[in-house]
Amino acid sequence: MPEERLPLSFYSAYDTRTLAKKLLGCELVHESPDGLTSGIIVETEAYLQDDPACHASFNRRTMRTEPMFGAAGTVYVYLIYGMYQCFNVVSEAEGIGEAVLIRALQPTAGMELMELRRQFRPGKVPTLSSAKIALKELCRGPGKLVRAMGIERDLHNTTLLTEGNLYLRAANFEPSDIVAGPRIGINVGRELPYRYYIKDNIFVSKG
DNA sequence: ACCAAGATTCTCT
DNA sequence: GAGAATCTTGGTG
Repeated sequence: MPEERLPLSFYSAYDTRTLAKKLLGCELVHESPDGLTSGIIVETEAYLQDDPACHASFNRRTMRTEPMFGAAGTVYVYLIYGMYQCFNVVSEAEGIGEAVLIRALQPTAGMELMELRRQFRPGKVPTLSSAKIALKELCRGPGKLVRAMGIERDLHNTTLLTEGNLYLRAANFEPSDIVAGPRIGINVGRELPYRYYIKDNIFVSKG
């Protein structure tokens, strides 16, 4: 399949919450030196500028959040709990600090490489019980998919739009049933229904 | 300078 | 289901 990288017009066509839904069904591709991995996005969360759970809310510009104010299609990667990282797609025009968190993928290529990356992370000794990771567990959660896809912090503040080796492909199907509900793992702003996922898809992290 | 909390995951019990 | 691992960020003194 040829590279059909989604252009800026896709990312800038929608507000953040609509984009979070439109990203469902799209394929995230990473062509790394170790090999190609890809997966269909099945779960996302929107983070808005008037949303207390958003790192960049209330126009708070810091070193970390600066990329969120960049152009749509910018990559925002951050460290969470000191040991995992989360991958976000920046949305909206420059100057507006909003983004979409990618929470789960349905793997489509490079599953062997995904499993290797998950098993042999730094500081972790593989045990017999962890020797095998089920297909549906490879990218089931924001920290897991970042590891499986080989997304590192050097991709922070890069773009999905041009010559990078990380990009999105358009969905080749229309997700039939999209569910909206409260976001996972947050306290402030938990009542906002900004989490979206494909109903009954077994690769979704919860629910 | 110190401290608490956080968009998580893994390992037991 | 509870607890740990681990470090950046932001608030307070």
